[in-house]
Amino acid sequence: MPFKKAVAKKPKVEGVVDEEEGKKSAKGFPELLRGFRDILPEEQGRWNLIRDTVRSLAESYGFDRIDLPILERSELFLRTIGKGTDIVDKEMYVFTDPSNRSVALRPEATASAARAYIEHGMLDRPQPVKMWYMGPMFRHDRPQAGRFRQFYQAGFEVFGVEEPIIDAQLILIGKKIFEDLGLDVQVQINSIGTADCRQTYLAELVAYFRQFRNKLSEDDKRRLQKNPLRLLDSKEEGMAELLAGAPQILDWLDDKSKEHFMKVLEFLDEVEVPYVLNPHLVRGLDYYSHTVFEFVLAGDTGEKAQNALGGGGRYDGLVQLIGGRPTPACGFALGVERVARALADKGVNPPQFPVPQVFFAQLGDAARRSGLRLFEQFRAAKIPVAEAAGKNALKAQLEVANKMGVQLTLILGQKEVLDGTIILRDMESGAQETVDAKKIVALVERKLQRETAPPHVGHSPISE
RNA sequence: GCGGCUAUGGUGAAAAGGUUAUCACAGGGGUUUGUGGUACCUCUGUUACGGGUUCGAUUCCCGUUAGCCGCCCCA
Repeated sequence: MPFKKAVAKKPKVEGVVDEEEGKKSAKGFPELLRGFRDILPEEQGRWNLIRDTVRSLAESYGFDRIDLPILERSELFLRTIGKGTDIVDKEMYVFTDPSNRSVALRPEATASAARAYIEHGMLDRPQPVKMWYMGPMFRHDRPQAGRFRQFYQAGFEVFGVEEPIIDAQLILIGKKIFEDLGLDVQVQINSIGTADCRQTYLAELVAYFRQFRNKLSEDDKRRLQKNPLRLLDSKEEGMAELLAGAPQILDWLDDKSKEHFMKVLEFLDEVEVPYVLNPHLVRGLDYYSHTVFEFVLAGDTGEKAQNALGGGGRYDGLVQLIGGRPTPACGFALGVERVARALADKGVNPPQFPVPQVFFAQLGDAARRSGLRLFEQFRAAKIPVAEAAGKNALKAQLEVANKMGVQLTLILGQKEVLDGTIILRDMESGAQETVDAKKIVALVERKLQRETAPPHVGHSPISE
């Protein structure tokens, strides 16, 4: 009974309710879990756009797709993300599986990518190894707009290159993705150096804030104890002044780190990616070193929550941390829901697939049968055709056609099947003509082109 | 995890401590047999869930759940 242990560990209310009411929620049926959501058909157009954009850029920059498991040993994340972090300490879905192993739903994928890199001996492949992924992540955080317990990330990781050019190229790719999506993002960048110089800096920072201890809020006092780096992006009252006088991490970087960072910035200048130096930018995962960056949605509400659409950085120590040979690496990830929301706010709402301009209406079984064949012909010609299977009355079918806003409707009845003809109706004018069924595909093709072609008369790649 | 706001049909809204809870839109079915964009009829809610106050609550109170906002944190 391995499950008993897990249940006993978490005597949460949900568990009790589940047992008593047979997994029913307040509504009387097993509804969505909090913080989880369905990505509905009407959102899929935007998601497709994001998926396609990410994929196409990944491919053009030579990244290979990798799919990583959703469940990993808890150990992987404890070691990499860090025990002191919120992600690990309070947001991870950890449980004991039926084989009595401690497993976790992945809160992010970089650790898995590094694990895969080691496990499949990718260090013996030509370096760098460049991979991208897209999939769900899980964090038991408090849900809010743009923040979910299951959310999707699209990520890019590069292993095996120390050169700062990779940092810059990754930032460039991220920037391009947003550009292609028509989103205006600001690149914020900082360097947190190596673990060593960070240590020295942290001591300095703590010493500085200790003098003002009585001025700090409870939250900030806690940060001072637990995670002093976080003081840098504290939004507490009065912190702005204190921060202005605080030591800056850039001044404490060793020469090598400094040089690395300068080069990243130079490369960014070279490819004309504007950036904002944000000395207060720190990231919540332990494994970062040197360059850290975020893509922040530009626009009116600069301080609005959840406006970071993506982020990443260098993690030279990660591979070694989980037991591989020391391997430099760098990467970033995008929050797909946040990107989708930004697109929605802009009114970007593409259809999930090309909207059919042709509707097929049939009357009777014979028509239905030959309609099946006709449908295939149109599919082969790559002309999407809509229909209303299940509606019998022509009137009802035309109603549907009208609602869909198609240009043309094909009407096939008993009589037409016998004659080998079909009626072609122009929905705008209502004009109808009876034509040879054999020529219908070509005819429709021509009619549709006349409606949509004019803009590009020049050299079409299809014209040959 | 902490604090605050909210919760009415698929969607957006309206209403009042008291008989059948309005309206618009969307959707399903129909107005008899082969023609749409304008009509008509009809259906779709135990007013989130549970409890309390009351003669009576959907309206007041409490709890739960969920969403949103702020914090924590992050994508």
